[in-house]
Amino acid sequence: MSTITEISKTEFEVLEVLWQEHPASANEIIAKLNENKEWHEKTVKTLLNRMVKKGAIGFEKQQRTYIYTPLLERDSYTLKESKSLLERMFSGKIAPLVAGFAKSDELSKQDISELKELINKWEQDND
Amino acid sequence: MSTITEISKTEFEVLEVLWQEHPASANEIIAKLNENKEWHEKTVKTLLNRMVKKGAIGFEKQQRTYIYTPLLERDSYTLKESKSLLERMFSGKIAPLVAGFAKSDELSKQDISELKELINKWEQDND
DNA sequence: GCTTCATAATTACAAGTGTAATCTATAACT
DNA sequence: AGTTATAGATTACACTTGTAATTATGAAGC
Repeated sequence: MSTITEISKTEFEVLEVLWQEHPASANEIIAKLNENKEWHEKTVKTLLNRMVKKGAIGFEKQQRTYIYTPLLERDSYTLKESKSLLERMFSGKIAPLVAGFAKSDELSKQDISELKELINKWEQDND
Repeated sequence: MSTITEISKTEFEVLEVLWQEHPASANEIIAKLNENKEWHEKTVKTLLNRMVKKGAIGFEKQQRTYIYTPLLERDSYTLKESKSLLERMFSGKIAPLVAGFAKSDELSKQDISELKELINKWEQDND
């Protein structure tokens, strides 16, 4: 079930709350979304509709209302997008991206220690 | 001159050859682009035009033809895009992105050593 | 000077996006 | 049973994008 699905940025935001908790009704999703910023109900409904058509989410009828579920894994989607960006702007390499952050002082001590941790783990696994 | 400019993916590809070598005429750009894949001349011209309007590139008249130059720095543009992606999908943190690559075996020994190198450098600079 | 050729400018056009409003069908209330 | 509120479906609409074709304009050759 490889991801053929293209998701727009706003669609992604909606999907995000579904990933956090699903299944969920449109109203639940709308409420969750509105905790952060203003979302018009109609807009969210449209987005849900489009994502259903795209096959990014599915639903089950619960009386009159629909209960939605993501059909797309968050991890595989974000990985695909990350790879796409790396491919397009950094010849597919991760280091130049990180270097860009370092160069413009966007890295915190915490970021660095998290990265070190990851590297340690990687080295343990790949030996 | 902060980057207000939105560049599409194809526009970016065109800009890429301009970053490699500028100033350059439309024909030079088209030739360069065609080394990789087929680009229709008209398409490239349209893209150049749009980018001029967006203020992403500028030009100087050389007789009848235009000689284009990027008005956007590659580094700042890629940094902006990278940050945007991190913000949208990883709460702005770099580690989760790298973790995604690690988890799906997308990291090579070389990637790791480049990362380690970056970290070393960062630690020397930030102390 | 007139014709031709090459550039850039303008126009085209369908698909996707962001952002809703309107329509329709059904459940709920009186 | 009739009316109302509501959920999803359909329609709207301007803007962007990918991908060109058409037009206009000015330089170059005859």
